[in-house]
Amino acid sequence: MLDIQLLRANPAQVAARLATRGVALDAAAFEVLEAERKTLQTRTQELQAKRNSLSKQVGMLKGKGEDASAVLSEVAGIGDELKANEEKLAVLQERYNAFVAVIPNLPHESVPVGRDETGNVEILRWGTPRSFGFAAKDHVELGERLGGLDFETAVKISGSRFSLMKGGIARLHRALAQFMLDTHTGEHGYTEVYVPYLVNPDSMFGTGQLPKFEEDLFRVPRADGSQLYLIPTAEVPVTNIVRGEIVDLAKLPLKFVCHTPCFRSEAGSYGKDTRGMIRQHQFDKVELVQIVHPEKSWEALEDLTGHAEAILKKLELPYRKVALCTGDMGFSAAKTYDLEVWLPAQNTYREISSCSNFEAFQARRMQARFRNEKNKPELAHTLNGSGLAVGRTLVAILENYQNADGTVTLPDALRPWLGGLERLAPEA
RNA sequence: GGAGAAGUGGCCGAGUGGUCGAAGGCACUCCCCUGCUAAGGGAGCAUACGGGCACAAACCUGUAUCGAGGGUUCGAAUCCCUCCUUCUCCGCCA
Repeated sequence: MLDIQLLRANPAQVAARLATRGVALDAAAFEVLEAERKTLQTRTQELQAKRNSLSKQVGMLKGKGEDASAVLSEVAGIGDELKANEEKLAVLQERYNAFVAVIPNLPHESVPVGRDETGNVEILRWGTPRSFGFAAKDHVELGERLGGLDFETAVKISGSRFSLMKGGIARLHRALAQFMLDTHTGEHGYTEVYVPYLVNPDSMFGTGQLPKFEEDLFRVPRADGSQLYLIPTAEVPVTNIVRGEIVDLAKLPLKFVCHTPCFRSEAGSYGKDTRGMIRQHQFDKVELVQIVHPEKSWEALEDLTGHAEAILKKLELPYRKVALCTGDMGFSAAKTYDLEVWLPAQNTYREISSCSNFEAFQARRMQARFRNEKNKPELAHTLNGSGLAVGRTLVAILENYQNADGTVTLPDALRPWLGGLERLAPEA
């Protein structure tokens, strides 16, 4: 959520910055709403103050055993107007909140301005895409030949956009997640957490998935009429660890790493990436989350992105780092770096990690605070990034490490997690 | 799933209709005192939002908040209803 003070003080300026994201803020409509709110709230509070002080008088008179009927009849006179005002204010407040809740974060000044992904700016490339002496196969073909990727059976069990892994590929998938977790806990100072995969609406609101993006989520209705949602990323449960909390200054930064499945309905992406494991309803991801002092969040974004890059480097997968432009960033982000891994079969770089600083946007929605140097509660800054998407990492390894005979040599860095497995080959 | 008990500020804890946003204690901050010692004295110390206010801080003032939501009342931490959570016992179960 944006700082409401900023929006009140400078609606035009906020609108201009949002316009760079392609979002039209109706500043005029907001100002009408704001004016209405101000009048109504002031009036309501006046009436409440009057009622409170008169009621206090009643108490004092009765305490002394005196007659309070004059005061009682005076207070009775404001009852109707007060009630009407309170009801109107509640309705207005709801409209007001709904208006503010769907406004995305303001882009940081360093974010390149652009309409869509074509406006993104490449920051660096690492590694050199390998040249194959043969026609490189894609992961679907490789996986099916190896007998470890079975999309047909997944379709039978669940439907399209699900996958089923077996044998060495399933083992590789598990090893990747373990390798990432162990690297981030052992080398980057993160604390491993295990979290619920179903979360309540408040948590989804806190990180910004609700109210605007419900159609991207899997919703689970319950018998009592309430609902839970399957997490689209570990960011949701992990960041919400600090929802409504006031953390001691000395505890910052909080750094969590978490491996979970992620569930996305992928509404509106029909026909996109339908082949293979690139875009699934369910995929595993190792997520990095940091809760930091506001003065440290930009430094933390660079660190966190570096932690995700370290995984790609250890796996020796060529990648590039891209700064997303204003028009391509997610709802809650102030700035985002995408890491894109080289996929030889597609002859292109594909997103494998997204690292963002949300500044106080999420913290304000979830009232995640810390006690600052003056001992006062202050909103923290939150960040997260994939470190990495496990399924896409698996795809990248299959494709980049494939041999002419269709076998796949596994990266050295993964050996300790593979129980002696060095190569994927078709089962006899 | 059944029976019972309970949810109050950073923490502990008092408060069963009226100057209660809430005693007291701990922790914390500042000041004083003390030649050392987890000693003593004083003051301050919840959050959100609004108004004063034209930007910020400070300050003053108001409103709301005692698990959440609704209700009764001139007035609710206190009474009523619904829900949530925790604890104890029973049942069931990875």
